[in-house]
Amino acid sequence: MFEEEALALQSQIGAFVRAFGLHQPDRTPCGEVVPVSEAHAIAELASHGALTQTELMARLRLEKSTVSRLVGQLMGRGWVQRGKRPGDARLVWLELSDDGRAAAAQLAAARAARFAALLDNIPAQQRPAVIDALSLLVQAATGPVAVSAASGAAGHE
Amino acid sequence: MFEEEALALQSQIGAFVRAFGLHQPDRTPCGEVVPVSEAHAIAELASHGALTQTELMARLRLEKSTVSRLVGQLMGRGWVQRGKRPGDARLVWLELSDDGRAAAAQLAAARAARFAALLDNIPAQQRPAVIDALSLLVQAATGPVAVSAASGAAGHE
DNA sequence: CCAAACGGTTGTATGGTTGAACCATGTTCG
DNA sequence: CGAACATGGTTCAACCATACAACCGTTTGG
Repeated sequence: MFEEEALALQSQIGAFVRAFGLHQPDRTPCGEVVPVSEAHAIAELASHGALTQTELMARLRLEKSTVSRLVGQLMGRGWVQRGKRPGDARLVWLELSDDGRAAAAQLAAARAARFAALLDNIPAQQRPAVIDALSLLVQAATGPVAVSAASGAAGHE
Repeated sequence: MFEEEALALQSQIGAFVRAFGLHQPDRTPCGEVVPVSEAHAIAELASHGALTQTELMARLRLEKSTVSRLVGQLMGRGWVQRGKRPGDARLVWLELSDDGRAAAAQLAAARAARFAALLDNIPAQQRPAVIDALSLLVQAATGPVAVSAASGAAGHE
């Protein structure tokens, strides 16, 4: 019934992903020296505050081993500190350092600039509609669909 | 002026990418055995017909070395044939095999199913608006912004 | 008290992307 | 015409991203 719409949507998103340069994991077009995953991670830590590694894992939708390594890299940059919480000795408590916070802010600014440039190419009248649409899409993806997809429903990327 | 909108948009897209599972290059949630890049490539070949490797490179926004290896993998699967065109002996002419066409069709169906599930989570009235918004976004990304970003304007992923 | 569950770490394998060096083929121009 | 240059591809080395499995220390529950 909605097959045509679905087809259109998938090709749109595919096109957007490629056009926007959502490949090249290491390369940062704006000259920022931060790999994509690390950027996601510190953005999450900056916006939410200190987190357990498992919580970060859930937020980034990654495996714990991946997160462990990722955090190691961030520590190497001096952006995050691994600590212990009194309650449970197993937990690793992640906290951004001042440098980490600064880096997160800088990245947020760079991203905002790029998205602002993107918005410049969209008629002003349409912008709120685009943002609303994105919101809907995110809600749809984070809702039941994400769960069923995670357990192996359909779709390949 | 649009900073708030830009901020909202960037976080929306980031959230969508993660929620939708646009990581894991190899893993295919629907059980399809096709890595993401290869899926993009055969989708492009299927939708556009035979292409030169350079043309495919432009469409996928990848480096020629990446495309070369990618095509090699597709050949290994027997999905694409490398040929020569009479005009210029340097060009590699790419054509999907029957198997490749079948694989592309199967992937398209799987993607359509997943996107249909996504659309199910969006009120029917909103769906056309969402698709239109995506269209605008893609146009904005494929236009001047993409160029300026590629030459180092802003944005980090 | 011991077994099962939980949170993390490390090892191994796969996949993706780039940039540089290189080769073969075309093109331009003195 | 032939030398310089441009173009399309390939190969190689380096790096990043992710998952799964095996393992260790801690906590919890019977």
